[in-house]
Amino acid sequence: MPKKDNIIKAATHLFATQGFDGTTTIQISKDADATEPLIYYHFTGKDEIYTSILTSIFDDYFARLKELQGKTDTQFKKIENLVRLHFQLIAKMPDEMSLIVSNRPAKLNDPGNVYSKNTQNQEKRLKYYLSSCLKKGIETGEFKKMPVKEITSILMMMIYAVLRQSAKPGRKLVDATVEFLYSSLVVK
Amino acid sequence: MPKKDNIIKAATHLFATQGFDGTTTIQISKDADATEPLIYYHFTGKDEIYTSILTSIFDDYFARLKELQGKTDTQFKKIENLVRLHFQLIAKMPDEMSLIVSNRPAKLNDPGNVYSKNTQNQEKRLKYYLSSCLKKGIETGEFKKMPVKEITSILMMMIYAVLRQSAKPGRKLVDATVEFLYSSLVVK
Amino acid sequence: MPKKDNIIKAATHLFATQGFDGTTTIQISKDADATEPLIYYHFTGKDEIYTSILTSIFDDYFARLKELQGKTDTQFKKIENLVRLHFQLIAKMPDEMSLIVSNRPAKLNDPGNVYSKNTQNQEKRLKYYLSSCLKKGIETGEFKKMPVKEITSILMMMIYAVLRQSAKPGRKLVDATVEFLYSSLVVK
Amino acid sequence: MPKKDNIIKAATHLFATQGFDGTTTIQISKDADATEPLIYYHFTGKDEIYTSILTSIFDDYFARLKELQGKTDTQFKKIENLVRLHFQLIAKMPDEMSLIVSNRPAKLNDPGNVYSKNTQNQEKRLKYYLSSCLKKGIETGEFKKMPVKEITSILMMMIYAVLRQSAKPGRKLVDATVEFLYSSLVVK
DNA sequence: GATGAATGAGTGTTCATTCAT
DNA sequence: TATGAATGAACACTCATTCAT
Repeated sequence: MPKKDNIIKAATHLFATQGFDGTTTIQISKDADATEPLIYYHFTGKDEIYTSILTSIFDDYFARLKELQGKTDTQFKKIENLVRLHFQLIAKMPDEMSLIVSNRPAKLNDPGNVYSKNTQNQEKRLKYYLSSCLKKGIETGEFKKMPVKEITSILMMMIYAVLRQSAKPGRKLVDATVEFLYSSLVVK
Repeated sequence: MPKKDNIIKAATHLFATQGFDGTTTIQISKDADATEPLIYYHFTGKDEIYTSILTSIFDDYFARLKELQGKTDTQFKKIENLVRLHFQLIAKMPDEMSLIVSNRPAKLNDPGNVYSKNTQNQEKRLKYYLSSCLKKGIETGEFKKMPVKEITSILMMMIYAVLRQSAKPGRKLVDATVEFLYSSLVVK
Repeated sequence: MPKKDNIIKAATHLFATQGFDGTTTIQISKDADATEPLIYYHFTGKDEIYTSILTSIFDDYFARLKELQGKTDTQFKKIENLVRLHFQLIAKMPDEMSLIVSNRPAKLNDPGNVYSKNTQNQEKRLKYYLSSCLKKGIETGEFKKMPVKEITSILMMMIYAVLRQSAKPGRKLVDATVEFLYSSLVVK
Repeated sequence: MPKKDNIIKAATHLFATQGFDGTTTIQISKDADATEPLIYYHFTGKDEIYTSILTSIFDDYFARLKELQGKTDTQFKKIENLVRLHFQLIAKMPDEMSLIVSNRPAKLNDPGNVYSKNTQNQEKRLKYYLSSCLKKGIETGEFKKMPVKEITSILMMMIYAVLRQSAKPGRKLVDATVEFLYSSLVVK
């Protein structure tokens, strides 16, 4: 395996578990079975490792969101799909998802940055996806009447909460969550 | 105001916004209008500032949880109280609450530590509080039949999600959240 | 006991065992059951503690040397007296003697300093005492013919070696040393 | 010359003249024409510079002692060799020898340490070498009757005194010392 | 691609010392 | 005498980064 991949893997894990500031370039190089200068051959610096990792995570994440949007379904099914997707994501790639929801490094946290933009983008997309579903569902009578803006916020909070889960969620928890949402949203 | 309090305040804010590793002792001293050595007069080191801050936050937090447990109410009202408390807490002391739910510094993260214990303690108390309410509510017919363990997890996820909220939540969001839970839990 | 004496005692012991640079003012104050500022009430600084301690040790030491010089005896007995005196001194006040022969702190080691002068003074006095004895002894036939300058150096080396002894010397060692010198110096 | 050697040389000299605690890493780096971090590239810290220097000095020193033990000679000649060796050593490498006999830094002075062990080793070897010579010499009638243990101590004191000599000893002093020992030990 | 050696800028921490009381 | 609070200057050490090969 090319060492560049080693570096990315090691850095991803370290950033996820120790944070950006808590991770040193020596640690990365050691965990990647490489030397420090090699890092600087492949990346311009520690910042760029972080940036490039986050960018590719977001790209992947956005692609999966897009897939969901293409499907036609009942509005609740669409929301269910979104929730299940996030449960799957933390099960499959916990480091990556942990990075997506963790705080940005202080020094890189000015707005206008790639991850800042991506984070806002993520929020916008989720908000759009959820509020669209809710609005349509309410219109068609599938959902109860409810304040769309607030319920969107609540659902987003839950999505983020799912991503912050450290232990792998069991199937029972996933199903219970879906059921829970069903009782809150859907007209019986 | 005694400078020790300045230091605590400054450190709390910096740790909350930049993380432990992203915060330097110089920054703390400057923000506290003090010199660096003074930090070391009042604390044994950066670690202890963090530890002592977290300990006192947890103490305060646990005291508030205890208060709630004393009250007699319907089971849903008890859960509502818990949720509203957390909304109030992030509104009143966002830095402190942010610290409670943020990742522990890598170097201090071995189990057996004060915050490790406190964090586990917090989880245990919330779990106990919530599952007690749920069980009783189901028994008395106040709540629908539901898997207690999973619903407890979901509610805890929501509590944590509330604490991670960065913007002050509006009254409408709080009420909507309570309403949302009501529809999921309570028999109509 | 007045705390000033405590400070002196503690400082003497610490300087002797850890050196000047290896001893901190907090250590001194703690061992003396005093606070740091009190040190600065009694002394102008760490340097002066050292200086004053060394000065008083040297004063005491020189007084004892002077006593010896007053006595009339055979030349060997005078040398024997000198050797025995030094054995007694390290037995009685090891910290003080250790300080006399230990290296001076780097920062205070310019010539012209009190201890520099005292150290040179000590050397001069010992040299004078010993070479006088040797010369007279050779003249009177009590001692063998020998190069006075070199034997003086050797005897001084031995005196200093005695002072550097860390363990308390037994009576047998003292007597053996005297006997040893006797065979080297005295005509049989 | 590789800079690591520079560092070792500079540190050896500074430790010998100013002591461990009186020497700063900046001083070492400046004297070695290097930067401070380079010290930490080659050594794990100030402690290890000291440790590694002392270890290699002791290794060299023990090797020379071993050489002496191989030679066959009269017992006095063997003792003479030992004394002359030490005179040569301080002439050739005064810093190194000064370090061997100087006090260990307070913080590294617990028993079980490398230098602690080496120092004890040195003492044991010298004691063994000298007392062997003395015993044999007394048995064969080469030496006068004398208490072996005490005379060994005295000779060791002299050896250490030689090593503590700061000025280069002249040939006359060396010869006088040998002569001095001869009169004390050997039967005429 | 890959590395051993090297560095400027900073980090947490300690030191001797002072101030106000 | 005595001290709690405070500080300027320095210290050991680390960090991200670069250079020469």
